[in-house]
Amino acid sequence: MFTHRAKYAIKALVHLARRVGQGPVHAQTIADDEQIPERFLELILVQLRIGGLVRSRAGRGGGHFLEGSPEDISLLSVIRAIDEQIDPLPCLSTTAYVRCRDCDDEATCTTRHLFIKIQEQQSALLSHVTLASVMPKPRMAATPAASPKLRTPTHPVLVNANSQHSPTT
Amino acid sequence: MFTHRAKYAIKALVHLARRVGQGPVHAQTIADDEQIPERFLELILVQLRIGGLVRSRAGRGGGHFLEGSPEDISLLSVIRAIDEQIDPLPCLSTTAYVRCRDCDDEATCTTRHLFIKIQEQQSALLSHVTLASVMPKPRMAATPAASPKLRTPTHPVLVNANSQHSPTT
DNA sequence: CTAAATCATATCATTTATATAGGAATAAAA
DNA sequence: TTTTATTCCTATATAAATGATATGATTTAG
Ligand code: FES
Ligand code: FES
Repeated sequence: MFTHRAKYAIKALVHLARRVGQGPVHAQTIADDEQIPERFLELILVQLRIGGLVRSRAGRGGGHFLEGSPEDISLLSVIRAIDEQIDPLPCLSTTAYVRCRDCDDEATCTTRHLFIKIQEQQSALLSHVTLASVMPKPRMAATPAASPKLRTPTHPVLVNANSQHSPTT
Repeated sequence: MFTHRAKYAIKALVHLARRVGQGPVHAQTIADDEQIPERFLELILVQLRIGGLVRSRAGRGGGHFLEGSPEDISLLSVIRAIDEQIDPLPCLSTTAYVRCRDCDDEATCTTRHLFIKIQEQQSALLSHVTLASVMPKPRMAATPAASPKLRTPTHPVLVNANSQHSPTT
């Protein structure tokens, strides 16, 4: 289960991704639009800046904007910036490593080996899903090379809303 | 990050998987061997029983033993039995559904769509890893049909201990 | 200088996770 | 039937993480 923090971060990033090239956006604006507690969001934005996902300008006329392009921002990078622990076990984290008191030898620990597989695949999964996957796809067929002039981005594509999936819990 | 609860559950299940056909195992024994707090483990074993993963016999000479075969017990089924929430968002859980206060319409929520993909793949991932994947593989080539007489199971196979993987946090 | 914004740090409140405790129920054996 | 060994039920305590708020300092355009 991801935390609210992570969810808010992603909502904020998607918000910014949709306004790329339109100058900095106020934290206040994001908070209002996305219905996130303002002060809480500010903390999150600072984390994202430190993590290198957004940049900001202080003072009047300031705000936040994306550092890279949407396709470079994966869910994994967000989680890392937010400093959320998603490693399956504490003994499998490099940044927050904690030894398992109930295991004598990591090298032969069956459980650990089991979770290494999980970790690898989960990591791969999260790194392949990027902000771009929820952005309207530029139809480059007809439009040859979108004019550099800033215009309101095309309206968001409605992703399929059914897709019967089986919830895990 | 999985909880200690889940880890203990898996350790206990692996313990039992290695003793299939050897009669019930005391919770005390598992606790000692796996270095899990005894009373805490008991609670977990009850959950596993209710979840249908193990059976138990009360009273003298009682204990716990696997209900199904190791290849039928996936990490997903364990998580479900333990009642751990691994759905990425509360709005994506059927058993513990909670509406997102910061989202007006689930059908068009971008974040939700993003996480549905994660959920689907994570669910698939967890359901494919079973207890059998950490059990010694029966080499059915040489040994034709292992004698029904109970013998000490073949010693655990040493899984590869290196496999440079990239921790997620 | 002033207004509008980010930035830094501390603190509080709530929930969740972890663990422990006491004893009831069950079943085998003496 | 009594004893003994075990699971089972319910409650409670302790610790940690999460979510949110508060206060004010800092930055920068006008
Ligand atoms: S060493 Fe971490 S689970 Fe065994
Ligand atoms: S409805 Fe749950 S994230 Fe938007």
